[in-house]
Amino acid sequence: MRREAALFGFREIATPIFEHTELFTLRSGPNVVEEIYAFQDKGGRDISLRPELTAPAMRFFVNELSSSARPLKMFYFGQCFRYERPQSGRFREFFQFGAELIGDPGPESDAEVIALAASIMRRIGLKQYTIRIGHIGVLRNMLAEAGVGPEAAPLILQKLDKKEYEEASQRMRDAGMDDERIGKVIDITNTVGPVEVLDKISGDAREHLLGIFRVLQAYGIDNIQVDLGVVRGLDYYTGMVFEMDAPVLGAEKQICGGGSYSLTELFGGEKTFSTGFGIGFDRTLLALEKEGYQAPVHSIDVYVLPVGDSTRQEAHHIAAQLRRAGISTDIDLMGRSLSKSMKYANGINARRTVIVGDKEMAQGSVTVRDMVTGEQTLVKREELLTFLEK
RNA sequence: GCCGGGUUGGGGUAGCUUGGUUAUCCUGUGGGACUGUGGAUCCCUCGACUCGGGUUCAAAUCUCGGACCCGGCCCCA
Repeated sequence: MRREAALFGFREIATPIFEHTELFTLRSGPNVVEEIYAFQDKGGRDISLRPELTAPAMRFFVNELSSSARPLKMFYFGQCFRYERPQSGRFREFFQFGAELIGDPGPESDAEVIALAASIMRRIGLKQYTIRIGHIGVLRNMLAEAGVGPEAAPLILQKLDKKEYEEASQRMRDAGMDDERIGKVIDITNTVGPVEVLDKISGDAREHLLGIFRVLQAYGIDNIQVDLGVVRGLDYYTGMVFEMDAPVLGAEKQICGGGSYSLTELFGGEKTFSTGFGIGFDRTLLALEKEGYQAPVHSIDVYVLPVGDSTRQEAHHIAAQLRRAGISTDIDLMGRSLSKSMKYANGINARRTVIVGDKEMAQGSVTVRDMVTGEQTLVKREELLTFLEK
């Protein structure tokens, strides 16, 4: 994931494990405290273990990076904490990987971020996942045009997001909407499918989404759908929103969520449009496991194996030389017998062993054993590095 | 906040219903057989009943309470 983000020109940041509680209530509302590890420190300050990383990342941006060149592209990977009842795919401590692109609201920036999220999934080898893209502006505009005030809209959107249509309809009626308009809103919520379904709407949101799809096409990303029902709860989302699901996971199947938003003004900075995503790292791992993913076996290039006490010093010289040269090297530290050391070298998947014994030293040489083929070569001490680098 | 299941060496487990001698097996650790050659085999070693109360001559086993873990709801930035 890190490598892919770096390939896209994002740079890694790291922020503190805890922050002022206010940072999170500013972003997500006062009620989130119930679901946060929030407490007072010895100085009586209200602090919290971070429940997510977007707010810390944006705080970091406002505090330290607000005058850097735009767009600013950063990513992060770290643990987060939520005080919730754990269940499958939901832990009180979990890892989040995410990226934020700061300073441009255009469709190409949105597409860049989605392309990164999708490329990460491709890179790590996840086979089954879907991407759904929506636009908050579509429903917001419809509600605004129907005369729904800014205080009623968020609740309606929330109900629509959960597909609780009866409640949503009731609230829309309460806000003075007629049945025809309500029906239209619900119809839009259920608009799911390929790009062509965008023909059902018009305006800026449509153009914006079409712009995103054009770029994604260039990446060959095709497991992607329009879903105008993706609303993603909170107010600070300003436009495009997207989610990724891994169907193998069942109830907790969302592995990634993101969109464009504006938070900096809440944290004392200038209003800045950003777009980003967060990947539920643990869930993604679970999904990979369910698909039969085999983690790569750890191995090491060379295991240096002194025979007897007289050669230990030289063995350390060799290990130091190989390590300086960038060859991953391990060495016997316990003074074990040749046989035991071989067994150990086998256990740590050493590709080759360098046997440093009196016999070899007498000729100014060492023995290099290929642990896969079993082939052994007597190599002059001064030619060892070149031999191993081949 | 509600509900269900669970907790035995480092990992995986048997034993619990029907209380009773040294708590089973696999794996792992360290050593040896084997200070000059790994993956095998054999031997030795290390290492556990979640905590507290109760019942009992006797508790891993029955009982009550707590902690923690797993899972299902609620919620999910």
